[in-house]
Amino acid sequence: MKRTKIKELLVTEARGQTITVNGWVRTFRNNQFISLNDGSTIQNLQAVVALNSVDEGTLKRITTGACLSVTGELVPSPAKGQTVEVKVSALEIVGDSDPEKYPLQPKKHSLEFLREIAHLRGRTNTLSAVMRVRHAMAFAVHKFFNDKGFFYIHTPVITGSDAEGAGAMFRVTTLDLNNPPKDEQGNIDYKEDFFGRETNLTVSGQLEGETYALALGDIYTFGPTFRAENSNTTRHLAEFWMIEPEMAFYDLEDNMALAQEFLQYLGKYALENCADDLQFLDKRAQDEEATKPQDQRSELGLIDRLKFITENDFQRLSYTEAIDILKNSNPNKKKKFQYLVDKWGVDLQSEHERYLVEKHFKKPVILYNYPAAIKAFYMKQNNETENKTVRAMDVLFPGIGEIIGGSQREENYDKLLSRVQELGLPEKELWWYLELRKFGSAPHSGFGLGFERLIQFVTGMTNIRDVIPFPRFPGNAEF
RNA sequence: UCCUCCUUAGCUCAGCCGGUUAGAGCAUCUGACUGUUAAUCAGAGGGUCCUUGGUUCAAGUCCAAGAGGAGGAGCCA
Repeated sequence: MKRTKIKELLVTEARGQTITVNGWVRTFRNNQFISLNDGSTIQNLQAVVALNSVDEGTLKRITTGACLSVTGELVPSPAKGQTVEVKVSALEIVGDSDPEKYPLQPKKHSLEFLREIAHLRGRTNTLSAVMRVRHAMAFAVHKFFNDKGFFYIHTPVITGSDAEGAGAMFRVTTLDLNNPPKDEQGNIDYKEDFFGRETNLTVSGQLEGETYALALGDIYTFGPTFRAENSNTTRHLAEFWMIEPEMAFYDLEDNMALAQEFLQYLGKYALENCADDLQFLDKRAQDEEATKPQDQRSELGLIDRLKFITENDFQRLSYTEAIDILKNSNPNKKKKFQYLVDKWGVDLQSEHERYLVEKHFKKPVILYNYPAAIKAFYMKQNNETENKTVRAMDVLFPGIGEIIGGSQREENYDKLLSRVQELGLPEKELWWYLELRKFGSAPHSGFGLGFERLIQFVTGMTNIRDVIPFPRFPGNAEF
């Protein structure tokens, strides 16, 4: 008999119809009640085994983690805790699970422990909820852009340019590392390598994305991104997914407006489509918060926080205004900041961004017009005589920090070229990128959204390693 | 990479000032129980105290190095 998913059964009228459910045992209570989960929803379905209806041997094999196929009548449940349940008429053990060895127990596990069993942690309430939300957010990303007439562009994963300046890269090679071919000077001869040149995994699809923005108008990328940084934090991964829209004829204002609309859309989509998972995660986060000291707890719960960002404008603030606020802030005056803000031009530290977002404005902040010296070469230069700035913007979220980084791009050939030369970037490798500014150049803008950071915000998970199925970070590529 | 903290049963953790046979809760196993909700009740088994070296009459406990983990910082998304 064809199986029905639990998610579907829970909204079906129970009138004794025969159904089949396949799933994994969460607990088996009182020799009678099987709590079955099939991953389609966070809710379990209760399967009731009548006395002597299943032989002793099979009954013994209904253990935590075992996979079952259950057939029976779907009936309203007489007890509290669930609206419907299945009266088992046939039960098949699809896959046994030795309870002495199965690591997941019907109890709360630490996230640290679950990371060590990443192949099984998807069977927990927390990780399954996170992954369902992750899926919904990925889908919503495509829906948002598709509805707006953006085109999804697949930019290359293997890239020849080492010019993005977005961080250290992973080398891609087929050369024998124990015995690489050498040229006459004794250096490794990459002409012999697969692509006839040095290649790496991409750190950003932006430069390639720009080429198609200046062809199709509005585009976005959504793909894996790799950074070989030795980062050991709760918000960095070596392999992560990034969304990078790029829009022709958008200036910085348009860019900031799109970033806000996008994030608010995603928040709203989660609230509307992931209600039961979010409810579970909200409660989970609350329990977590309760273990923290009073002054470190956040004022809003997960769902309230999501509602808050979807209903309120983000605070827009120029770098120069931010410096003024920080200079005159209490922690700066009382020297509570580890890095004191003393002059225009300094890079903002995490503690400064957190002060602005979490203490001063208490809402998401979009910082824009940064000093040119601390930003990337491709950002459009403002026309100032002193305090040179570029049209960059960062969206800062509470708890996460920078969730989006973007800018209006420099579309003037001469200005871009002089920046490339100033910074000593490989002009030869960037020929195609520069050429965009030679042939029908246009103002354009874009930004990058760290997908996992978005998932962190939406699910309330504090460690980025818990919002991706198999996290990659320094010293760890297990599974 | 830097700073701080942690590593004791399958999991989460206690273990005092260095002192005899290392504990608890949950899980597991055995038994009971047919309307339970991380079921409950009774009983049982379960330990390389992360590794190596040192101090000491004596080390889970003190010291050093290493390994692994967590949080914070930097790099950023």
